Amino acid sequence: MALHDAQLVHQECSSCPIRHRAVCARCETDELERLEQIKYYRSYQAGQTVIWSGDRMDYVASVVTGIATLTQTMEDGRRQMVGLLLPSDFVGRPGRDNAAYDVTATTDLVMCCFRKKPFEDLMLRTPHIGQRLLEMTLDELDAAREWMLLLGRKTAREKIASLIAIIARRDATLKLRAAKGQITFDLPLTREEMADYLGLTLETVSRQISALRRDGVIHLEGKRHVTIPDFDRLIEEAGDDSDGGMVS
Amino acid sequence: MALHDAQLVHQECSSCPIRHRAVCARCETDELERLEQIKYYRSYQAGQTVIWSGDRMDYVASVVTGIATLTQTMEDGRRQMVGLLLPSDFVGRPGRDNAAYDVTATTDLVMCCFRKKPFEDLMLRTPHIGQRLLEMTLDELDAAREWMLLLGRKTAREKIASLIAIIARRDATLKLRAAKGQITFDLPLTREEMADYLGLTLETVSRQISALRRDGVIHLEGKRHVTIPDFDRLIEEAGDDSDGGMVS
DNA sequence: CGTCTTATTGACTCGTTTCAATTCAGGTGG
DNA sequence: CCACCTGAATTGAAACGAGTCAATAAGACG
Repeated sequence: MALHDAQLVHQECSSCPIRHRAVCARCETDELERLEQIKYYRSYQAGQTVIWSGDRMDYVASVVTGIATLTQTMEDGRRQMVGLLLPSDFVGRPGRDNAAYDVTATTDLVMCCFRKKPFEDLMLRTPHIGQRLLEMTLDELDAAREWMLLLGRKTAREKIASLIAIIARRDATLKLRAAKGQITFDLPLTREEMADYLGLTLETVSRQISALRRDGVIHLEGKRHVTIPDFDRLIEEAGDDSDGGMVS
Repeated sequence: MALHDAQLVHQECSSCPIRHRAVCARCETDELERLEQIKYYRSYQAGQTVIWSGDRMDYVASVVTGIATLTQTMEDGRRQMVGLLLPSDFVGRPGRDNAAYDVTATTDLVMCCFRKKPFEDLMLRTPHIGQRLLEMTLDELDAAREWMLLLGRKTAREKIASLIAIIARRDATLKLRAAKGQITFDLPLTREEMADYLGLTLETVSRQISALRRDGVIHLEGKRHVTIPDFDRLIEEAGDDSDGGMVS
């Protein structure tokens, strides 16, 4: 409610929560200053569409707080999520004028935006930005390939277990805790969004969550709050080899 | 047979068939000379494994001629292809020591290899390499996301139609012909490899190819040679919006 | 001409989807 | 404070698409 208009937030890069993970992570203080000059913030409330696929997009951005999704839609309405953006993740593509996917805020969202042209210019003069962006893009490509295995070959039950494990890990990373022992967190997605992530229907998602709960793999309080009594058991249900994509 | 040992092929970068599409595409002649000093060629015959997931990989490479695949395998043997590498595509990840996927030559294959350490050093001194690699990685990420839509939401028939359209387009790009009107090419993949690409079984692939042939969407001579009488019809069957990922 | 691999086809099974009916939780206003 | 309303989630029953298992066919090769 308080954030439905843009540009209400502002802060210094030096105290930014994503300072050391985002596209600016490798920048020296002088490079940061130049970025600081061209940046501005935008806020969206949960549920708002940030941009539609095909729309002109004259900026790129980092997610500062909150969660956003990238989705593709077919003419008949079938939807597939193709990206889940957490704090520090990058949105948009330098050198591209139009958005390739729908971007939606699933929680209240704050983004740190850079107008595309100045950002591209700065990239040419500041190798550290391009280097970090390459690293992040390669990470995303790895994640996408893990996701392809899930979509192409896993059963509904394994898909759900995998998603819960992914969220648990990311949550642990953000909170800087190890993803072992008793773990507790909130699902940031509705059943329908999970279905879009997993290539399932929301009914199947609901059924499989119920099944995992019945089997004691997860505990649920309300619809969103999850506790995982045994993380290894969850990983086993996900069908992953145990390392689980903890890419160095 | 003639190519089962490495280093049998060698040529100058200036006359290289992938000179203007690979990681080296943006390099000036002096930059190219430095690359030339650290490169070497490797050849594999069709069916050979280039590298196993998890193996140490002390080089990165470009595909010069032939086709390779990236696949992931679960413990119980389920396989999902996660990359289809054509001439000019890049293999390996700077900054990573072990292969993340199985790499297999599906046709006879020639790769232009760079030992990882010297390549990384050169990358730091040569922004053009990193810039091109970023561009290529972003393209791959887009392709992966298109692929995710296919895996998550398309029917078996749509998957087959999509794959044939993708191959037709790539074939047209390599031959520098427009992908319109009467199109003819060979499928570079076996039914099983197509199944691994599409998240299907080989039986379903076979059935759907037969169905598309019965319905006149494609013509088949032998098992591999395909003719497409009406490309728009094929695209329609693929369920894509007509632009079909011809991303600028 | 047999052998081996690759591909096709059929019959049946099973997992996920579809369609429909409740249930649940949160917020609003009487 | 409770009744009501709304959107989200759960659950059930039936339909359907893709998988499984098995038999046969078609090439490729020695």
